[in-house]
Amino acid sequence: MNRLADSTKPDAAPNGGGRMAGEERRQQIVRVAMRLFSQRGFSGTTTKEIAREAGVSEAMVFKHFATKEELFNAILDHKACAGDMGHACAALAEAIERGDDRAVFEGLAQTVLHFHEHDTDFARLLLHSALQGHELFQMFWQRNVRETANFLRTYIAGRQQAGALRDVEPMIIARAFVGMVVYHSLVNVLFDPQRTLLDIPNEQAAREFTEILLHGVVKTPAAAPVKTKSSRKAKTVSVKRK
Amino acid sequence: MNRLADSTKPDAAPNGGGRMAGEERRQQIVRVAMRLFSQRGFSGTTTKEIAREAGVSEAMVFKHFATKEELFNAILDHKACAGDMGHACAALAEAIERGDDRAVFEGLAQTVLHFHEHDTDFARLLLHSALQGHELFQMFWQRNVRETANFLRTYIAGRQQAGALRDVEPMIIARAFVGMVVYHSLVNVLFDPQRTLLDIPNEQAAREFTEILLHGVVKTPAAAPVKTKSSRKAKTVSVKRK
DNA sequence: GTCTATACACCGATAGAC
DNA sequence: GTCTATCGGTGTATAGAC
Repeated sequence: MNRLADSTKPDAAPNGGGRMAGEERRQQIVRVAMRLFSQRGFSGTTTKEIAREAGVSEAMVFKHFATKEELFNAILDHKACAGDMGHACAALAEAIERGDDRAVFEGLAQTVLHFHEHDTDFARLLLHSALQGHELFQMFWQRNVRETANFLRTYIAGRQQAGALRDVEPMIIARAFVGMVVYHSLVNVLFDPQRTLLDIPNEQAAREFTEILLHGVVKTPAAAPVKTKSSRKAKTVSVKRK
Repeated sequence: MNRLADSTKPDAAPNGGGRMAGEERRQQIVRVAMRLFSQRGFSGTTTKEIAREAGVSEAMVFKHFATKEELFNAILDHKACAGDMGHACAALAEAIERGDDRAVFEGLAQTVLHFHEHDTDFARLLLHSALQGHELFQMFWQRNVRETANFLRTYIAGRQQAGALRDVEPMIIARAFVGMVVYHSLVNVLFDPQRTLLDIPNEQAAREFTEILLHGVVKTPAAAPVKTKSSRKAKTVSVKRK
């Protein structure tokens, strides 16, 4: 499935063989195509545009990719593997072990927000493919979103049995939290990129969303002092509002 | 802006004049076009398809709408006005007056979820237009989402001054809640229509999300009994999980 | 390996008959 | 009002020269 050997490095240097110009050119076409597809959609982008922006003739595009669809698949295929959530959850292992709910949720939010912020093109492309019912979106859903949701459900269920969390269907809690985070990204990269409503750094967003999920917004004097470790005071938030 | 008189009735009967066939035909074209656009996108849909599905010749489409773009605009134009959030907030006036936070948030969630569930095509169309940066999405954003967000901010700020809610930036609270609701709809209509992860009725979703927003998920024995009026017990949730 | 030139189909839009 | 026929333009994909 993963045709490109090193999907993490953006511009791989010629490591072994000599005919690297072809592969390099191929990757450049993929990059350009991803940008254009993410902006105008699949049907809205012409192979002519892709060729021109990549600085090659249109025939070159069809040398590397037999059809336009194959080019599209190469992009999703390439990125779907790179964006794996597995190692992200692994990075949270220590917090999970401690049962530090705040660190777990906040860390997860950080990861997702960071991913969306630094790979806007791919996020938009995912939406496009979801809308057109592309099969490779299903793959991404199964492999990343579903996996993350199930991880969260398991973690939450464990914490409920430990008596730390209220007895609500774990999947609903997971969806509520993922919803806050994903919608926030959606607004930032798609709905309101100019931040006419609200502009807050990712770190603060992750912190506040976690706080809301864990303790809600109702002022209950008894609940406030229940902080796990570091006594965070999210009082004077730095928010730029227009 | 609102060219169609009665936007609520799906198939209006000839009420007064005699030349209703034209207007009726026009509305039918709009309906078909909306369905196809929402499924395949703007560039992905051909005028030929629209004509065929509507049971007319392609030329007829261009009689009613000079260009394909004009047809697209007519849809968004038509629906953007229909989906106004103003009256929805008005329906919550009584709950707002009482400061019944639970009723306010739950009612708002109900409205949004119901809207998305019964107008899936339009929801998808909105995403399409947002992705392609169509100017009429901006209109929808300004007129509906922004308005709703500002209403929520005002309400939350008022409740904070009344000492009922914690002192968090109101816009963040609003976004967190809208995020839960909108993401839930997004999953239902777009990401996972088969409900492979979670399938809960709108009423329950609205209730649980409100509960989470207000009280969080941490088990604090002191916070649990703080119920406003009706003592709801959301213990045995009916969730179908696969 | 890269380009120019082109085949072929389709799409949006129009003209004009009925 | 509705249709058939068709035009100009564009899109994907290919052939063949360099």
